[in-house]
Amino acid sequence: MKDKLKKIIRSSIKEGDLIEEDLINTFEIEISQSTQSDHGDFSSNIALKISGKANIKPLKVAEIISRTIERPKWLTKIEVAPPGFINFFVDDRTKADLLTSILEQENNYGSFPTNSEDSILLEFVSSNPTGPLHVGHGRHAAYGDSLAKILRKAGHTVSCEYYINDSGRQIDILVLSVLLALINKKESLLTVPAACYQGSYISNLTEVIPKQAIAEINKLSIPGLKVKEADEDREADALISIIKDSVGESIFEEVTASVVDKMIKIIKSDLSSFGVEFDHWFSEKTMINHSKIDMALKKLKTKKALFNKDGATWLNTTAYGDDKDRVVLRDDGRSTYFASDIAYHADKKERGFDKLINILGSDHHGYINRLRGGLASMDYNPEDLEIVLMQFVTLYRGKKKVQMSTRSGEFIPMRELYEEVGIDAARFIYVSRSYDQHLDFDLELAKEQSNLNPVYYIQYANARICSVMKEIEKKGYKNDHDLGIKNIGSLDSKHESELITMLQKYPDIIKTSAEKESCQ
RNA sequence: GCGCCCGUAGCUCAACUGGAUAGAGCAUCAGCCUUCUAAGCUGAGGGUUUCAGGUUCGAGUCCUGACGGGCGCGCCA
Repeated sequence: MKDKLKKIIRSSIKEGDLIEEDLINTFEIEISQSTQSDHGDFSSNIALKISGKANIKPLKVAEIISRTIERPKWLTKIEVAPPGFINFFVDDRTKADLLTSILEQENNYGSFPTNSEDSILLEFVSSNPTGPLHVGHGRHAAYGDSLAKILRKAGHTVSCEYYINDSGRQIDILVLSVLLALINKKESLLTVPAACYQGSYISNLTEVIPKQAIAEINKLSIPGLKVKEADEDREADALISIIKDSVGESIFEEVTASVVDKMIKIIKSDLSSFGVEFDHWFSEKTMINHSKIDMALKKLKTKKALFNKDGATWLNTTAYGDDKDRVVLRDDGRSTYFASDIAYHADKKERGFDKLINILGSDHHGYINRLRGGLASMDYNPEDLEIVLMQFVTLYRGKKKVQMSTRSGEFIPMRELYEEVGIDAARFIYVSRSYDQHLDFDLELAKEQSNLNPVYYIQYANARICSVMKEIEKKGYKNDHDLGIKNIGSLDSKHESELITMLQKYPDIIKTSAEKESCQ
């Protein structure tokens, strides 16, 4: 209907000879659905837009358009309103016909034709497998999953991916934390460095350590593990290398594999019981094993994008708008997290995705230019990467704020949250606020099964409809679909008409949500 | 100190990317229960869009500054 309106407006502008013909196509004719009924069903601001070029007052332009316009019979009225809006009124019969079309399309109503030439890789959550997902990740999961559904409905091809950081120092520290927990299980002899992970999940992880590894660990001399270093980070690193040396690289690797494997299983199950499924889990370790990082660095080297300073190797990301150059190889030769990111994002493009969307926490805003710089330096268009910055979640229990800190293990896991308030309520609240706003998640409110909680309000509405249907049968009536379609024009009361208008907006909502990447 | 994000009704959120009188729900107030779920329906009040300037036919939306909140400024991830 909108397209038809655009067409007739365009030809009316031509007819009225308002502006030069070449100019007509430079204006996009906007048709909006009115929020107020006295503004009709649709309205256009085109007169305001072109009045400057036409050198005629907007109101006059609107009058000319409305006079010359070729009125289709489904429009009952065309009205001009100051300062120059043109309002269109659609007749009830046409509105009702929309219902027929919706019923025919069933679940496909609002779906846009799939555009296979426009594939999107949507990466979200991607939390390090060093601990269970907490309530903040829940927001990412709910938002990312919903966004994927909206984008697909809007005709995009979307693949959801989780990047697993299953390699590097943080993983070593995770393993160290688990091993220390194992040692301290017998008798608490060792003080655990502050850099280590804590929380009950760490001691649970000791159960997946292979038997022969446990035997090796038990042989370790406790006094040999008492290290004193300048800071907590060095302490942890020193312990890691002592343990690696004494139990052997292969045993350490074995423990790492089983601990990480278990952690990933936990994360996967936390997400899937929340209704969030990923199409692909991308392992950093696998990428390293395929020497993708080396290849990426080699490519950068041949492009002369790298330079040496203070013994380390840097990428000149400042050339792409970053505020600092970034290290890719440390002075000890190990690659940085950023180096993996470059290789990973280049890999995404190599796999043929047109657009990359990353959902990151708002604390990662410094990454935008860095990642784009990485892509650009690998000869990809930095504009292909879009980053959605998700603001933080603050948990409340009624008026009381729930304090959280990941490292110390004092956090509320995502699973605990949705098991307490229910999956539907949790997901609803997570996406109810737009991603660029802080979210105050009130556990008490989420659990409340009353009209304070929109989730149960919606469920109630559904329950009522079902009960009306049941009542129809009880009274001996039949739900006659064809007869309904025949008499669809009788749906002309105020409420009915408003409902139809609402339904009509659905495809537009899908479209704008997809464009704005908003889930509300 | 520098940089990024945010500030809309008492509360939770909208406002179609610059359009009409800033809208919904909850809460408050006033009416509505012999028929299907009153967990409902009908209506009313509630706003200097944090503040001060600017840009233009028009600003919650864009620009500048202030105030308030969140986050970031590692050879951490």
